[in-house]
Amino acid sequence: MSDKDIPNKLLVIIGGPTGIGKTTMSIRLAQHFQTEIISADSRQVYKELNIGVGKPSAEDLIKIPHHLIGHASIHNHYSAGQYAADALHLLEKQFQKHDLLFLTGGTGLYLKAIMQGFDDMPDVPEEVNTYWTNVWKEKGINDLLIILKEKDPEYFDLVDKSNPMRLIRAVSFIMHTGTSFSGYHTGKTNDRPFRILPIALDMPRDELYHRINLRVAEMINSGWLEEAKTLFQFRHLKALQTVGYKELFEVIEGHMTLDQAIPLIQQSTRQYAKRQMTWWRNQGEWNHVNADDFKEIVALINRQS
RNA sequence: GGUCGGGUGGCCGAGUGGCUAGGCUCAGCUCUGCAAAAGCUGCUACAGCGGUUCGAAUCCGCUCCCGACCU
Repeated sequence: MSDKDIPNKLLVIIGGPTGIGKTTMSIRLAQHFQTEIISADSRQVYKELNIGVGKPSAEDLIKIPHHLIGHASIHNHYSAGQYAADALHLLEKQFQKHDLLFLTGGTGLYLKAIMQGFDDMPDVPEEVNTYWTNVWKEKGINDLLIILKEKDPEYFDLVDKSNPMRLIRAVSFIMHTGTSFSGYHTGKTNDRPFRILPIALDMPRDELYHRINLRVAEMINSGWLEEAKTLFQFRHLKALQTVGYKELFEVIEGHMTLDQAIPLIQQSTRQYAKRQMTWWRNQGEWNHVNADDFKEIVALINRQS
């Protein structure tokens, strides 16, 4: 491979837990490098969800163009696979205009879908998934395990056997395609026509938790409950199984007061952030940088380009 | 001062002589297409001291603390 073959396009990923300041930092960086931002957030993709998912403000959106925010609806299925397709298509277009782009978000799987990619696999229709979900709801996990053990013993050994979602995915795939699920898993990282610089923002946990508490209170003051009221009728949709909305629906149903819900929302947000931190802690190849260290990030990027 | 309750892990809370209740928090972790989802693991406490007993969170005594009532 000669130098000529090395693509000169660079995708800088800004990851990190909720509330750490990814949006603000990304906007500063995008202004500095005169480029645009692509979001990697599984809840900001929905046009119906606003305050509670921490979308960038209207002013922010004027400053810097953002992509893959609000382009999907809670009424349609959206997935990491769909996201990867959307994002890769968009990146191809945007890299014609820019040498450098930012991919910012807290959804680990979405970032992984871009960085490593998924193996090429046949699509499984939603109805198939729904069918096996119902099997699980009615009969429990056992039928799924039996099928999996028989049809794909290799995956059976690997999978978390107490996680219904993973089992449903595998069984749906196997029964629909008639082939094994693990057979498609190559373990290879997809080739991308651009280089990737993954940066994870870090912050002492106490400080992050404090910021989260304040942020939740601000969201409530900005009318989050009113937003939740408009979505109440759709509360059973998967997209609304979301931190904060779940608790606000309880308030709307009269099961608790808003004052009781606020600490609970702060708590589930902290728990969510903790899960994200676990994810980043155990991912290799990420550059960990203090969340407010703009200069260090700029330096990292300049070293790459 | 007296009488009666009660003191269980960070929190809630069961347990009246022998087999680590349970839930929550917290912490650690997992996942190749619903991922802010869905799961997994860890945290052996009985206010203190003494006694009875093979064995006590559980029975007895004293001390301390909390609550209610009485004077």
